[in-house]
Amino acid sequence: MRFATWNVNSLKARQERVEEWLQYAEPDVLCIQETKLSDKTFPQLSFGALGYEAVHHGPGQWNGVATLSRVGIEDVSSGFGDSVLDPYEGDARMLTTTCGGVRFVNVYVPNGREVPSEFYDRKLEWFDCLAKWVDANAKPSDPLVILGDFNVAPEDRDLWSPKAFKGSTHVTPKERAAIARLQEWGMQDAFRVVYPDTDKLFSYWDYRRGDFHEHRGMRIDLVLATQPVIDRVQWALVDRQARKGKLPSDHAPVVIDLAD
DNA sequence: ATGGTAGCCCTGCTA
Repeated sequence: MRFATWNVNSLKARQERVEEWLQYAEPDVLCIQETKLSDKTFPQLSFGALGYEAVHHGPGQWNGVATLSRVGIEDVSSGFGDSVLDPYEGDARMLTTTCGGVRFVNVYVPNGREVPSEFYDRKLEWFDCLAKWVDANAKPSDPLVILGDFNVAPEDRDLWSPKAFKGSTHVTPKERAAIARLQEWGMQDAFRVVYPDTDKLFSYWDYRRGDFHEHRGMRIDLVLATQPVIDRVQWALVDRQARKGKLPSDHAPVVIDLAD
């Protein structure tokens, strides 16, 4: 089974490239973030024509998440549930599905904007809700994957320049502790299972200053998986090709291959 | 040197 996560920065602007990518990368499951679409304008039929079932959760204009699968989509839910007050209430940042026997939690973690700020505080609260949701809804022995745009670089080696990010979001100890908390619960960074010692493998590059071509990026698109999934990991890659050419997203897809 | 770009639907906001 091949699955992937990709922040497309507007599915409307990226539809052609996403369809092209599906055809050459052939993922069984694709988790998309930042569709910037409403459920009504989500192009269900276009993906159906390519052999993918799809579910979408989004208000339009901002954020929005979608999961595409050609190995079935079951047990669909969005957000943390009715009993939880979402710190980013109104946004669509989490979509949970079961595809091909694996539970996928597709997340678009809030950006946080600035440290300190009210948005940063609510980003940390959002992470707290996620950790509590995972604990209440899954066990470390379940085949579970939490993947998406985490808007956190787990370590300094996931940054082109730690100095350049001093004092900004994505790198603070509190954000990194939120990732560590999920790892302590029983999840591992699947990308690091394949690349334990390789630094500067980025998944995001700012559009500005020619950052992509100057290799100034960050690894903020993550795949966290429980042991039953980790045991099946065969290969992982960032498809940098998808960040090149005409009208790219500022993120590249992160792809994981599992043994069947 | 507090910059720069892209996408929203708008002339500023979000990333």
